[in-house]
Amino acid sequence: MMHMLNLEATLFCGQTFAWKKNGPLYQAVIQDRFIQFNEADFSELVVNDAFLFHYFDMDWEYTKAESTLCMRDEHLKTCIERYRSLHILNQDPWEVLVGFLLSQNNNIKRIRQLYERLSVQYGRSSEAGFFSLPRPEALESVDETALRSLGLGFRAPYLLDAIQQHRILWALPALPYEQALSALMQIKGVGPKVAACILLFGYHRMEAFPMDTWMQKVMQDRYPGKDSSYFAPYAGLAQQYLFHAERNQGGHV
DNA sequence: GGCCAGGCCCCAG
DNA sequence: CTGGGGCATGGC
Repeated sequence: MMHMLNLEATLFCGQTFAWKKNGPLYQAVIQDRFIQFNEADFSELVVNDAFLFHYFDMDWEYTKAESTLCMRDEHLKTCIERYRSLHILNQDPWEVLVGFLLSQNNNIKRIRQLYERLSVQYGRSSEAGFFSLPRPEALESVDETALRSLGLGFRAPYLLDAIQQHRILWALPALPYEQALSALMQIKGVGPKVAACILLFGYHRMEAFPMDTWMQKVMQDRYPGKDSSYFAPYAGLAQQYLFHAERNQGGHV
């Protein structure tokens, strides 16, 4: 019996900006592959497709992690029970880097828009009007004016620097967490929060604990004096539950 | 029509 | 190293 997955929470908790819900259909282009399915077909889809099995992280220890975190405190337990089986996707690091460069001082609706505009403008046409996010190689000759005209604003030079320095991503799997963080922060526009997102969503580093405005409020209100080590060794998963719950209902039951 | 958005850069102390 | 202003753009 395979561990089930909470599709709504997993795809729309803000870890990815690629997915759309079109009636009963979940749709996205992931690394040049157009993916589309009904919720009812999900289980069969992932067991027969190694790429998607990995992407949806079907073989990680969610049962153990959830039960461990549920014992930490009541609030976290409530969040987990509300959104149970939220998975941390195994995303392509470049796609995560771009998404979260666009995310700063921005709202989720507009992050998705910018992500899609980049795909339509520079990515490859796939199916059903969907486009893949362009690889860094496809963006080498893009200039700041072009990116600003898409609406990136002050983030345009950040993306330009990321395009130039994208090879930093290759070295990260071998690095200890703190070194991986500082390597990422050499990219302009990548600070502690964005770097943590890249390590969590692009490299499945469970130590990562992205601290944005929502999480600062959660930590201040619910966990004064504590830090991410309180949730070890599953800080990243705890962060997603706390963040998602806080954004959806202000954290209240 | 202001306020604000999954932050970060940059510069002052 | 800590703190706060400024930042492009548009959703609400």
